[in-house]
Amino acid sequence: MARKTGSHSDITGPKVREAALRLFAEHGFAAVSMRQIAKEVGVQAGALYLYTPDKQTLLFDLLSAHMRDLLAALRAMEMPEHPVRQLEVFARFHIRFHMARRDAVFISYMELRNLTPENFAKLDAMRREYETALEQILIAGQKAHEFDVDDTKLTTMAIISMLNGVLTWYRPDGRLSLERVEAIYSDMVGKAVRMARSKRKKLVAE
Amino acid sequence: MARKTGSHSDITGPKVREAALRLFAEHGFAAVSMRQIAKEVGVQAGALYLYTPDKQTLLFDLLSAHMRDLLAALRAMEMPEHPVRQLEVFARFHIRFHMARRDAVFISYMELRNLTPENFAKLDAMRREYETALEQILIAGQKAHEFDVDDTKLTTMAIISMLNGVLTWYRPDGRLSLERVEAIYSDMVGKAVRMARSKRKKLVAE
DNA sequence: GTCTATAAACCGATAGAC
DNA sequence: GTCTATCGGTTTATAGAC
Repeated sequence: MARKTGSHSDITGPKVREAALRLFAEHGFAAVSMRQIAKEVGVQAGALYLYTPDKQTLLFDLLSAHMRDLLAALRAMEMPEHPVRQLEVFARFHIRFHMARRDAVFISYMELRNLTPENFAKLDAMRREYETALEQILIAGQKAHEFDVDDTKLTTMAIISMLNGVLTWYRPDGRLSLERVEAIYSDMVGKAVRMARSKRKKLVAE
Repeated sequence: MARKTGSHSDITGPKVREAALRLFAEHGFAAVSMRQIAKEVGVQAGALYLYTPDKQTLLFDLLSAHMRDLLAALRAMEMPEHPVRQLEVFARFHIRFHMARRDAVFISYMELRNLTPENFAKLDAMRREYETALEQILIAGQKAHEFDVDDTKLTTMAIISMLNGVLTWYRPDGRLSLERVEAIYSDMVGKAVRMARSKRKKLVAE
């Protein structure tokens, strides 16, 4: 028989995760106590342990859910055929998706050291899967003589670092719209990897 | 009259700062206790307070010393005349200097929120001074029609983010030498901002 | 499902002996 | 300059009442 008045756990569970995400991002995992999270949710500290076995698992669940969503969103993206266009789409996707989840991204870069080795390994595998998607675009562009890239792995890291930088300085109420920031960044990324026209002519002629 | 057998403070002081730097970088400021630092140094916790009034000031001293050294090293750099060469020199300097002080850099990006507002403001001013040095190079290159940059402030941040990325993945025992990484990065940065030759010809002709 | 109460440990910082 | 001892407060996590 169904419960009469839906259990609170359907409401409190998400509230715990939201509060933890916000507080971890603001003050850091180690600096946030379970009591603070409980206060934000509106329950006593002991009640949190109905929703997570411990603080460390709570952190891992937040981070793995974030990475799961990121990979799902990437796979759901419609990718154009041409590598030059693919790179532009990827850059814009990366900025847009990550800006919408600043807290989770911030924690993902700051609190990895607070994970157990096993939990770290799981997240690291997901991160590598995401990076590989970008590297594949670079490799495709390289083969098509569209990109001039010394080292695809290094360039992958360089592009992602550059795009992530947006998170540290962009303010929605600032001078530039996000649309304009996306445009400038995807343009810069393109220029950084594209092959000079003269060099391309020579290569194609061979 | 001079002391007979140099005070221990000449040795213990630096040891405290070294231990704190290492531990803060490894576990995070909030996660490291004064007792842990003391153990690493080989003294009791109480003795640490001979070298710092409190934990927060210890953090600030580490970070401000780092920024002071960075600005001094930048000012001591010999800068070529041509903006294109200046940008290359800056990129290489940034990677080399920061790679040699990974712990301090790491803490500088992670633990700013653990500073008092006053201490944060001081460090932020130093950071802005460093960034301005890069922006000036971009502005000079823009005036000389060497660079094609949409927004010098945004581009400054993008370049620094990209260069900082090296710290998160580079391993000295890895596939690439630091010299080679410097070369590839400074090349990529150059391509990202340089004006297309065709566009430059047109502009100069006007 | 949530509460109160509590265990066991740890925290930053200080006082006073040596 | 360093030690031991300690204060007053915090922490994570659990036990048991409701």
